[in-house]
Amino acid sequence: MIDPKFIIQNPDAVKEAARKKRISFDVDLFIQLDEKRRTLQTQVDEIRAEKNAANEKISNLQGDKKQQAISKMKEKSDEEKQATEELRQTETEWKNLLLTAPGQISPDVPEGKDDTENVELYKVGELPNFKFEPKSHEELGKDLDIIDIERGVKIAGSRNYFLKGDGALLELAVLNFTLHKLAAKGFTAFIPPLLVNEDAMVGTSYFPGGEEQAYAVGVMRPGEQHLESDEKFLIGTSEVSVTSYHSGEILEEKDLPLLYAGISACFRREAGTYGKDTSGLYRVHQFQKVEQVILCKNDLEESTKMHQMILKNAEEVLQDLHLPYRVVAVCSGDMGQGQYYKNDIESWMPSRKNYGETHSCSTFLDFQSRRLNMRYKDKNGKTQFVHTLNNTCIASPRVLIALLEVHQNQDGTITIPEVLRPYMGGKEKLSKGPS
RNA sequence: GGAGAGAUGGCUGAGUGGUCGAAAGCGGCACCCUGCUAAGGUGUUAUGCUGGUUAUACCGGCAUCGAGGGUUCGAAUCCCUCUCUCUCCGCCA
Repeated sequence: MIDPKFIIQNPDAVKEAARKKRISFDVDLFIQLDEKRRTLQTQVDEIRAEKNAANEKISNLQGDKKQQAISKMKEKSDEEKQATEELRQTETEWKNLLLTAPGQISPDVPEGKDDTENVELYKVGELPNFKFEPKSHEELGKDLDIIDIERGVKIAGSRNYFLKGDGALLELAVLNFTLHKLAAKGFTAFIPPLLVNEDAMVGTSYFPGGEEQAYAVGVMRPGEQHLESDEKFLIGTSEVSVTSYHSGEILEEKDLPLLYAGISACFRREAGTYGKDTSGLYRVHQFQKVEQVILCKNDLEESTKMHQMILKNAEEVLQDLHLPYRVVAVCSGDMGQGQYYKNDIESWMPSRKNYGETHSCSTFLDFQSRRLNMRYKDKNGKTQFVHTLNNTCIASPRVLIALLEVHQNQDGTITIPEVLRPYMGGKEKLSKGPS
């Protein structure tokens, strides 16, 4: 969330951010609520101050005088109860509204309505020029018996799949290679909880708003027809767990920036995407991802530097894998509520005859850290909210689409990029037969 | 799953209805003293909201002793619910 004072002091900037991001947020209503909240708070405080003063006297009184004073205070107490109730309601309303306020938006963000208006910044790598009719990853996966979508659907429903044999090994190779690369760059690797509580979802700003994209976990009681909620949620990205790692803590400036790399399975309901990307591994309910998470000091210059750094890390991985890609500036309408600036990396996917999103790099400023109450003591001893950033470093199986399709050969084999071979037992090619 | 114990400031740990935002110790910070210096002394040391004011200085009010409710004129202290931690038993990759 943003600083409530910022909304009061810069209503126009907030209105502008909401307009650009196509988020509905009633600034005027918020200001009204804030005034109401403060007035009520003052009232309650005054009543309490009166009571506190009187109570101090009561403890020294005796007999009748004491009884008189006590009965008088009874009335005050009722008065306080009423005022407190009203304050509580207003505060809840205020808080709920505040959670929906848009974060600040960088002046560098292109304005646009959705992902069709993202702006390409640059391209890297040469597109493959096949001398034969290239196959899609689905065909390749089937022919090589390394991807089994049919059986995935049979046992888990649509958008599910098995990776099998070399397919399974290849995914682990890609993840392993990436995680080791980040570790070598000073990142701390994390295997985080996949199930988190609601606070982590709200803290990273997936809730409120993203509830229907997350799987809620429940328990089935014997004899019951329905799940009973256990109030845990499956993460859609390790960003949720890893960014929340230091929630509620006060860090030291000398320890910043913290460079974290989470590796985890990710779960997404993909509600509202019926009919979109229905075939293959592009849009699935479960995938694995190595995610970079940065906590740095509250300084725009610093977080801009970090943004560039984690963007480059992801680009390096794609270059190592010899995959052509492009980097786009995500437009305002395609940005999340809390994101200040965002780049996507899109990898070339021959079967789509287009680039497809494989990475997403976001700077949040203090939007998440305010929700997570995650701060640090700066040089002057003042507590500040950290800045948070995150970027995909690799996400599979989506990246396998590019990997299999780009590196396929006429004979139906796949050339494994050199950097992955150590993680594949030295194998240079994927071909038919047992792995 | 069964039985029990517990949750207090950066840490350890007192505190069972009013003078407790909270003893004491440790740690941190500031200053002072001292030729036996990994010592001694003094002071200081939580956070949030809010008002005086436009301000990270100052002064005041309010809140916060795991969270949320309740009893009471008054709650760290009594009651209820929840969360978490620990011990024992059971189960278990």
